[in-house]
Amino acid sequence: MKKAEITKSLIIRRAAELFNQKGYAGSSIADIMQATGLKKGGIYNHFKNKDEIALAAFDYAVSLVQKRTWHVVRTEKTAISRLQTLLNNHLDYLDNPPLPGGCPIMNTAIESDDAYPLLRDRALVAMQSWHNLVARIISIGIKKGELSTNIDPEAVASFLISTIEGSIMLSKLYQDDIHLKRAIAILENYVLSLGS
Amino acid sequence: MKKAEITKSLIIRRAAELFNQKGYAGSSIADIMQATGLKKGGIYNHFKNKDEIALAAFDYAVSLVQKRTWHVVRTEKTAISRLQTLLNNHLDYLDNPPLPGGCPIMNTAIESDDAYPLLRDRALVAMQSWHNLVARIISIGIKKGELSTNIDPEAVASFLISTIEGSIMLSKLYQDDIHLKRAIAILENYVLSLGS
DNA sequence: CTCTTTACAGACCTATCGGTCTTTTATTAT
DNA sequence: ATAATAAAAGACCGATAGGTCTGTAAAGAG
Repeated sequence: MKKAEITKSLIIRRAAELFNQKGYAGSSIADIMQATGLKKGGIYNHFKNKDEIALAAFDYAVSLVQKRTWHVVRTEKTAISRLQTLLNNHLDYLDNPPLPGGCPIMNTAIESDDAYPLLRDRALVAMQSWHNLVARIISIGIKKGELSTNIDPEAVASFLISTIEGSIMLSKLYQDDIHLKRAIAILENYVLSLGS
Repeated sequence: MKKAEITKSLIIRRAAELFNQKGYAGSSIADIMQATGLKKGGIYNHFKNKDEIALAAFDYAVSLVQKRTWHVVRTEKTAISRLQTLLNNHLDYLDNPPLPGGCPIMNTAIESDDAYPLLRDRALVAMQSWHNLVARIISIGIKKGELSTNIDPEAVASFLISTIEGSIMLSKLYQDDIHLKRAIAILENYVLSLGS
């Protein structure tokens, strides 16, 4: 790995943490300089502007959360155990987050949706990818006869993701993971009720 | 109503819209000047700094959403109908929002929780108020024998609010209210299942 | 109607913003 | 080891940030 790549990836990692906690508009180049120990020349040698840093940082943040999610799903074989593992996976989000500051997809969605179209598009793609994963788990479960035939995979995926994201937000706001735990507990019962 | 009050309330209303769409860090005094038609002197005659505008705007935004919520709850008499009306109330959130830009409590929670302690505190108080309302509806329902005795009002409140907020975020991101509709539909069945 | 008070305009200030460019330092291939 | 190359420093730039202050115009009280 050449020097340039090492430095660039350092900038991306530090910027991702900054942006995920203080937002894009709330983080300045000076903040990134401080977080990386680099000066302006060192930053702009790798990125042509702040937007480019923001996009790279978001993609990196998404890759972190997706890595966890996909790993967790691959290790399980039935639809219900996959969904359960997916839920349990999110219980770590507060003690052991992939990135400080909560879910980057939600954070970026909230900040960008009325103001930064490029970021919004990326957040949308990331969310669709997650949504598709959940819906596919359910579809396969139905085909295999593990899940009831009268459930709508898309609807259940929307529901599960909404509750997970909402409860992460609540727990971050309260600084108390009880909200996440409660919501996940109820979702676990719900997932069990999907069995055929 | 004196001139000063009229102008101040105009600033608050316009600022609330701006902040709810572009965020606090993403909105400048120049934006507020443009949105109100006032110049700097006109703004700073009523507020001593941007933070004060932000807090007043947030309080106003919360009052808008609370007004709806409380009204809706007062008109219903049983726990289940209250919860159902509360859910249905949120279906309007996209077509007919109290404020453009989604739920101000969630937006502010996401933006402020790692960076703006004053705003975070207000968002927390607003969220607690909502949470208490839902939990109280459920507690009263249990006491009256309308709801099953083995449900935890706090947990159900966390769950309902998480799902509502998460699905508002999803529908805003997708610019498609289907996610909100799906989540609310599932929550309605869930609420019915709470009956004793 | 007049006079006092209040609201607002707009010039001005400093700090910081994102971004550029030249110079110096470090890395890498030969 | 040296020459060519790439990376980083840091001075510099115009624009914009939040905020102040004084002059002027409008509003409200008598």
